[in-house]
Amino acid sequence: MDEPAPQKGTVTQRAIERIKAMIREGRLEPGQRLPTERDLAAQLGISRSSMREAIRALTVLGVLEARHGSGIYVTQLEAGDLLETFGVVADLSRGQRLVELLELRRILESTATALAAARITPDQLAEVEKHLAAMNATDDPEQILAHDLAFHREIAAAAGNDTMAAILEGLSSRTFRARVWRGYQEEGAFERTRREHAAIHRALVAHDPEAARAAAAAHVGEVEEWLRTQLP
Amino acid sequence: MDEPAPQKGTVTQRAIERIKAMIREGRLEPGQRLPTERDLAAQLGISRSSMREAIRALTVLGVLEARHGSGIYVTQLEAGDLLETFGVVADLSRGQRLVELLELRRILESTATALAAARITPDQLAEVEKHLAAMNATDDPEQILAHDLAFHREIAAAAGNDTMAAILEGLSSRTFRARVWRGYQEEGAFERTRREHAAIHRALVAHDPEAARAAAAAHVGEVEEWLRTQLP
DNA sequence: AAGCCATAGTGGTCCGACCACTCCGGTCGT
DNA sequence: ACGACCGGAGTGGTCGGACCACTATGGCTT
Repeated sequence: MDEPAPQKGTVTQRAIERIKAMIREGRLEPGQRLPTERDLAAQLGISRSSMREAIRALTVLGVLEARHGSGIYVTQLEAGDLLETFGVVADLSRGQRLVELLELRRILESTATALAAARITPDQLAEVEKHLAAMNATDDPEQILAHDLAFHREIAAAAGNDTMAAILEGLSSRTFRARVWRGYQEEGAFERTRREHAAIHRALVAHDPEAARAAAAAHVGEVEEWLRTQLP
Repeated sequence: MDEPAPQKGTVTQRAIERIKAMIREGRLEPGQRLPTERDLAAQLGISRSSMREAIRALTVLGVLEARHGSGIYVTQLEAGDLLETFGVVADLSRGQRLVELLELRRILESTATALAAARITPDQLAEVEKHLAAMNATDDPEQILAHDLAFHREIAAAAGNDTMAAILEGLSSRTFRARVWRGYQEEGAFERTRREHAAIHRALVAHDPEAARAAAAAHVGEVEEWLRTQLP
């Protein structure tokens, strides 16, 4: 007789796959509440400890969300939820991979900015301009960084591809930018950054995708080139 | 007196951050072996159960690797290790997000193919041609899919950006492609796919980046357009 | 010298207990 | 009748200990 459990890998790994399969097959909908840890463990015939490890793993992946005292829920499974872990890559990368990440950002940011130039609405454009103005109105590096992030975030949102926006978000996480830009901006790059942002803005106003693509690529490319010179 | 533990979030979450910080600060090098679960738990003053959840979380993120009976090790922290979770996004996505993922792949694949056209070496080109020939020499859909994947994988590798290659790998995972392409190829798209692959190959041989970019974008775009028509 | 094997050490699993928090329904006061 | 309060039941979070499965090492046998 064939045993009911072929048993490959750890029980926790199997539990992770089981839950992912349930979601993939639609047996668990976004936002839905799961059975309790105790019940889930009993259903899969494993201990609560192992089930907790599986749940924790899916939690850090942005698939599940545990609410203390309430229950475990499936997230909305939106791009932002699932790609939050992308920031981990950016945070743990050093040396050559930082250049690769900036190259990736240059490709995506230029495309997103081009798409935004074609699609952006007056309301979205106003939001972009708000952060552009705030960025130019202060000398506090913290404020500048915050509005700089928001500036590009609004543009990415206007591009209409949530997945791309979520990845760009990860590639622009505070810790990532702080590490790379700290040195860059110390070299008096504020003025250049300001001009580049103005160029991007002009392209958006003109609804000129090609100009927007070029401006965004040049903007990120400047940092990318600088970073290359900083490597051994 | 200020207590030694401000205590924000769960102890497991704090343990995860602590370990990530150790890696970020270089106190843990790639490939290095960590203390035992028991020792780590004692160092951070938490139970072994909680520490195990933290380790499991970092394991699924591709940061750590647990070897039964041997110990816990930091991975090489290469793009492939850290971006393996990207496949989860592709696997759990449905509907509109599948289109967004294909749009993302079109952007990255076209850029990677353009870069490859400029940089590819004779050896790499021979590898690409091997899979191209194998793909055209069989009727087994499984074989075709496998060589199709390898064809694009070799091109992405020749582009020289491991991060981009790792993401493309996630966007082309077997389950993802199987889900999308099942219907697509049923519509007699084999011949069209064959011609598109030939066009990409010609551009690589000619070391013509612009032609390569266009051919790759058209190749992925075909599937993308088909998928759009399949949505409600 | 080569191979084998007992053993210590490690991660993997399970159990049971208790704590912290959320939620809901009943109770009390107004 | 209404609202604020409060208690308990249920849930995830944490802990400690026990045992199992596997690996690696060093001494022992051949």
